[in-house]
Amino acid sequence: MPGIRMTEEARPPRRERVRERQRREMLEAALRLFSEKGYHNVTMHEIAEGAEFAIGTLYKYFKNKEDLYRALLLETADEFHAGILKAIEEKEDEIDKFRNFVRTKAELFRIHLPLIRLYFSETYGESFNLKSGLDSEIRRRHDESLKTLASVFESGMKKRRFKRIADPYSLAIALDGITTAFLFQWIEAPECRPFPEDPDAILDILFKGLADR
Amino acid sequence: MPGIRMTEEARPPRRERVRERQRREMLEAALRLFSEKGYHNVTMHEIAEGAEFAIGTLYKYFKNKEDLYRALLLETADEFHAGILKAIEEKEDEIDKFRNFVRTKAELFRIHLPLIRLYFSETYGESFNLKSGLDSEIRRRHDESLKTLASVFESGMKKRRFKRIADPYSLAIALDGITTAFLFQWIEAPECRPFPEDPDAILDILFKGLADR
Amino acid sequence: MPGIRMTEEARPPRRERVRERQRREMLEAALRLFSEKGYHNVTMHEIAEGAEFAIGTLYKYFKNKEDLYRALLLETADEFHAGILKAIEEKEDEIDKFRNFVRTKAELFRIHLPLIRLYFSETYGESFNLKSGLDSEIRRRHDESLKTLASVFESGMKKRRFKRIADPYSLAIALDGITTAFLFQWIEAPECRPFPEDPDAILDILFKGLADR
Amino acid sequence: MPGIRMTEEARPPRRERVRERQRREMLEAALRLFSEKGYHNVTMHEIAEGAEFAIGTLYKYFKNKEDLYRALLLETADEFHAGILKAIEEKEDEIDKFRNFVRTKAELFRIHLPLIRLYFSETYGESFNLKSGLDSEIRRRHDESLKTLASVFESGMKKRRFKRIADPYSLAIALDGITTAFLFQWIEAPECRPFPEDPDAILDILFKGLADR
DNA sequence: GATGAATGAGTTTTCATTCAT
DNA sequence: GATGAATGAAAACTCATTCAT
Repeated sequence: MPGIRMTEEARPPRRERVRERQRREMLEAALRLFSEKGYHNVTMHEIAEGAEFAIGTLYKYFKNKEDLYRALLLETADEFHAGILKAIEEKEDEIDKFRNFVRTKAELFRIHLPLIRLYFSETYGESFNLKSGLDSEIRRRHDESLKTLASVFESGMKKRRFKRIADPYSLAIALDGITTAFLFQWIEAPECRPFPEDPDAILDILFKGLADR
Repeated sequence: MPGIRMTEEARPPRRERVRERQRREMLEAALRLFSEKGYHNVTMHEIAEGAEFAIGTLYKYFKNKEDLYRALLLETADEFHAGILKAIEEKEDEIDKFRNFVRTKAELFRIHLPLIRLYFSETYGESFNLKSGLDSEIRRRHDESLKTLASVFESGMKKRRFKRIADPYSLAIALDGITTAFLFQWIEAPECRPFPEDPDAILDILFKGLADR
Repeated sequence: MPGIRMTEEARPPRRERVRERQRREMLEAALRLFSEKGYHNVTMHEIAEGAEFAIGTLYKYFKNKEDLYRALLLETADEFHAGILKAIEEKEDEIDKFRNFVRTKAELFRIHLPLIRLYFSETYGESFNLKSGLDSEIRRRHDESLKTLASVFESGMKKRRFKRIADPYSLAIALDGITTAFLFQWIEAPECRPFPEDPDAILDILFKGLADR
Repeated sequence: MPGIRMTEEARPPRRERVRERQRREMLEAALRLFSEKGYHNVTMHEIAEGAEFAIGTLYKYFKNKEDLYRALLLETADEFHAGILKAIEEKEDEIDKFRNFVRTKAELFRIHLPLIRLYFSETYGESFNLKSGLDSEIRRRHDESLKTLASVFESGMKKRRFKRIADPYSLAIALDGITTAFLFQWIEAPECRPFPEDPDAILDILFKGLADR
């Protein structure tokens, strides 16, 4: 009877899909609550309730609160960094790569704003294990972006498009730092200034040079 | 009996001094513990013990744990910002002002590193009151520095020393952002790179311009 | 269709046999786990897993954890006591009955050691119901053995083989107590002393008398 | 001022006495509840409530439930064994030593009945640490009693008061085992038979010998 | 004014049991 | 009839805060 077989064969993928959906719902509820109230001020019960599951079900998916938090942060960090790397790589021209980096970083900031806030607020302290474990994972990703940016500076210098005013890695730090500074400015007072979508305004600061010769 | 009078008259100032010293000891113990273990992983008992006072005495000075944390952060933020403003103002020449800003910010970062870590790790979340209350206080100070920096850019532009490649406030954000980025880089891997004391390396990035005409 | 009928008629016995085998597997897994970790430290999930059944199936056989524990203990107690009674009854001579009692009790101790340990460790407490219910059942069996032993003393006394140094039931208690004491000694430090298989050594203590006339 | 001094000097002992009294009250409440319902069926909250303290206070005295249980058992075991040893040692004559041993053991059984029940019911399982740790401590005390008894048998044999029907340690096990068997008999059905205070009835079984020559 | 013992609300986590598939 | 995902009551333990001495 093919009907039965099909059902049986189809089962694992469906189970899998249900599991994945439920997991997402839990992570979403957790993120919502964490960003509202901070990691330590959210109870596992609240998360379960927020995701509309029983507390026991929550613990079936994440073996404890820390594990849930880790999953939340790392999975988003992955998405964030994949986006950054893709943005740099998908353009040919160096300037375009920078433009796309700034624009995409801004967009990813906007999308993941709650989690970015959470990261800057709660990473530290949470017992050394969590901190160093998590931080080093995330830092590794960040450093990878910086190195990718640095290689773009390097390649632009080789082609004589950019002056060698500093070593490429420092320039990567600078570009990343300026971008972050503007984005935080926006985060902290989003009503005061428009979301800085225009990468050229940011890039100009690096490219034009203040010195008036 | 004059003895008694003298004691009584002398009391307020001495009392005051003793109180102040004890308060400091408590805040220092708290900072030490907070930066070791994170705000939520330190108990009021530990702080009291660390400062060598009874728990009740601690509560005589700070009405609760949050109040203690607030005091710790705000008082250090004050000191930090006073230092930044003084650094900018104590020089005449615009470039010297920037140089001094970078050098002093680096020095203050070094001195207050534990607390800066704490700020970036624990500020947020702590229930709305704390977050917004504290953050806005600290942001106000930060914004004051940015405006002071902006006024230096403005004055340099008026004197035609700097090109008007962007509005002064944006340049202030950029300078501050680059500096912070380098300092964080140092914080996160202090062994890899030397402490960036040389302001010129940082300023060059802003001043020289990458574009190769 | 006779095939179906046959199947249906054949079913009960086979069903029964399958059920019985599965039940045994569950009880065996439970005993293994209980003796390793203690009643309260074993979960129904572990038992189900150990017996390689789904948790739901386990509950088809035993209506709850207590019921499973009860079944385990009572069924073994039955086996134990049947063994003891048979050992006494299968010999003719009184002394042989005692010898066989001691030897068999030792053997049953060895075989059922895990469960005996479990009984002495977990019987009590388990809420009044379990305690009194279970204990009284087991005590009833124990008392039956004592009475059987007592009747052997009685018969030996009537035949003038034994002196009437105490009432038969007290002597039964004494014989049982000495045997148990030696067996526990062996349980608790099995490496120190050999397993006391020789009933005569034990019986001598009762029979020879210490008093040196 | 001697008044003040005295108060200050007197303080530690009083504090100490209060602590000790409170500790006792907690242990008593715990014993009461444990023997009513079994270790695992009593919550720390119930113990706290039973002792009329807040849960936090209970945890000031015992760092966790296991610690409380350990303290309860070990402290009573000490008292029990000190009593047994004293009973044997305080008499001169060997037979008197045995009489006093039986009588005192019975008395200590009566006094510590709840705890003895608890010991036989809950020792095992409770995670290996507890079991082996506790058990070995208690076994050590038990073995000391057995050795003391054995030395009395030995000395009686040397003086030709007792026949050498078995090695002294085995006789010690036998005497202890008979006594325990009678006491358990009484424990399990206290209404059926009187509390066996008469040591001679028990000793006769060992001394007179059943064999009818 | 200092002290620190006592408090108890609140948190994480476990696990026996049910019931839709 | 078997399955195992989901449930949620209940337990151990912590720690900010109070207040009698």
